[in-house]
Amino acid sequence: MINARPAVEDRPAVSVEDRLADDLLDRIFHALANRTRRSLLARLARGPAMVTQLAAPFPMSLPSVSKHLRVLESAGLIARSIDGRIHQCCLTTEPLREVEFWLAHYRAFWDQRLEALADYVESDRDGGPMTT
Amino acid sequence: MINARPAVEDRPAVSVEDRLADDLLDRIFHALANRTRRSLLARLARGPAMVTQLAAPFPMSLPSVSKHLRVLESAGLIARSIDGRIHQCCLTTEPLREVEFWLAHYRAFWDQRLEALADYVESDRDGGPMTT
DNA sequence: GCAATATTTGCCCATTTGGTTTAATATCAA
DNA sequence: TTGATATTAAACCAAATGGGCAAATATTGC
Repeated sequence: MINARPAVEDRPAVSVEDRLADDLLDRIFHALANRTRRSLLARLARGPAMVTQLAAPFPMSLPSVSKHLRVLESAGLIARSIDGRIHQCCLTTEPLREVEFWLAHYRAFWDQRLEALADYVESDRDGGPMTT
Repeated sequence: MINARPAVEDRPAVSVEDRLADDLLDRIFHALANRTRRSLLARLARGPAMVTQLAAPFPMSLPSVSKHLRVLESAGLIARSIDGRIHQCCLTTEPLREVEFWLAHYRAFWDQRLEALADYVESDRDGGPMTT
């Protein structure tokens, strides 16, 4: 074939809003893709805490935890209120809702897919459906 | 500064199951933390496709897309069935359910938080429940 | 003022990531 | 067989990540 791949112009246009949403999802998912940070969120789900308190259970230096907190903060997953030397951190609800919203896109697929799977199991038994 | 931080033994024990779940969540969230990969998932939500088809809309080389697909696959987000030269990819439902499950942990916090906010707004109790 | 506390910043390092290009492999089709 | 197609593998590179440590910056309290 002459054109194995479509030209760049043929790609779907991406709106500014989409790009902003993508940036946010990038930051949110990246922030969640680390168990230390997820652990910090789990701790904060039990209530606000200052940085030193948050860092205490982790076998790493304070600056490292501080950096993790900044990643969480820049993803909007936590907020901090500074009172003197004390930085009090607390969970924020909005970004996790963002994730929920993103997931909702696929929930429709799941349901449809489970139905299709049920159909498939009954109809086609000869060829292996999917080699893992 | 005798014991500024608790000893390693004081940290909560982490079970093997937890570590496996953490590994999986690491892979899932990392896989989702890239817009190209999310875009691939969005495409696959509309139905299975072969690698070349999947790569076509993206302004990057085929090997790059191939790598992205492998990341998605190793996170269990997609599965592939190989038929001759054709690798057919399709969405998998399980990992997104895993994310849902993880999110459910925090949903309780949201509700409690929204309830607290509602209480705060409606009634005249003194003192906000949680500093933002 | 001075020391202790809470936190961040800067620099260093090894590893990973996300992309490239150029083979290599496997399959289909003429 | 020969050549095109579908896909991965290998080697490479720049940039980001996650960790360390030492120093800087505020702030608190004596």
